[in-house]
Amino acid sequence: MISLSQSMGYAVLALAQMDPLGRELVLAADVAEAANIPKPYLAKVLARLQAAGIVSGKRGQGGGLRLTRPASAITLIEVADAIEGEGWRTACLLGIPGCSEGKPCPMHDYWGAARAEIAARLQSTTLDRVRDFTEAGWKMPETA
Amino acid sequence: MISLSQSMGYAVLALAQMDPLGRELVLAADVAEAANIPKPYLAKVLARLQAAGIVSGKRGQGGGLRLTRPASAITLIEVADAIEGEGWRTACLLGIPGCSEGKPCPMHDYWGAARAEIAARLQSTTLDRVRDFTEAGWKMPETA
DNA sequence: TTGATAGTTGACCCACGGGTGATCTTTTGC
DNA sequence: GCAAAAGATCACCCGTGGGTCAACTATCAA
Repeated sequence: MISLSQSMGYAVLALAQMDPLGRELVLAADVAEAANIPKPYLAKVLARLQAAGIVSGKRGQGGGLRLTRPASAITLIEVADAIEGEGWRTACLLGIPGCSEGKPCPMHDYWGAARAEIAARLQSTTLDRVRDFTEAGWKMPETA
Repeated sequence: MISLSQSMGYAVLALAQMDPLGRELVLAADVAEAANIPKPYLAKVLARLQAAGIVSGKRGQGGGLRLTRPASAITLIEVADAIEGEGWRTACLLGIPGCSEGKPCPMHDYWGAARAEIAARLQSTTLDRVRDFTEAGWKMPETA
């Protein structure tokens, strides 16, 4: 399919709903409702984001979620690593197992360069940039 | 994962094993053995390639498989369409369902251009180009 | 201290890609 | 025609990603 997983999309939209300065706590339920993400599944995504140290949760009454760093200091490539796990950056375009420097597929060199450029783009895109889009009213479609 | 499916890889390697002029018949068993692809699964891949009109099979004794056109006239993007099905070319990079022209994600415009370039590359890469690599002894790894 | 709040964890389901084996059908050679 | 060859088709298994529910735990307020 040539794309990141749907969980990645959930993560990005969820993070964009949180306080960009990482000060105020927001409810997971509010995040789920605002971004139109299934609440139980959001919990799974949040677990991975917490394991990666991107968000932290405070439980109990008055609790909630917050970014551990300002949104301007969190890049999409960090989120991708947290959600997809390491290794998504080295996948062969043609899906050929065993494709490597030693045994390159016909697309290997081209794809290596193209992949690096995509990674650079994700690296230079921060969460507050994503907010510019979500604030305009981004929501998961009803028929997700 | 940002890659095409493993079936795509199988398809490419399998097609590269066939007669580039589309004249001589080759056995599916030989293709599977040469490219180190599981025979039963290869049958599934071949079915999709046949449905797309890329290869044709002749059964019975003395039968086999052949390309319907010369390898120089078959592009990787055709193979991708046959294996992945239509729609892989429009997938959102971030995996956000509902991402479209009307509701673009933060990567939408960039990804649209990058995707087009990838497609162009697949379009301009023909099967005989793939053969230059496989003839050097390309095989699926033993521990596939 | 009790109860409501809110995040965390685990078990469980379904769909799909990858993988395998058995069976069917067509074609040829004897 | 009969049997072997060889591709086509079907049913089934497994692991993973997406999705859901229920139980658990930490926290605060009354």
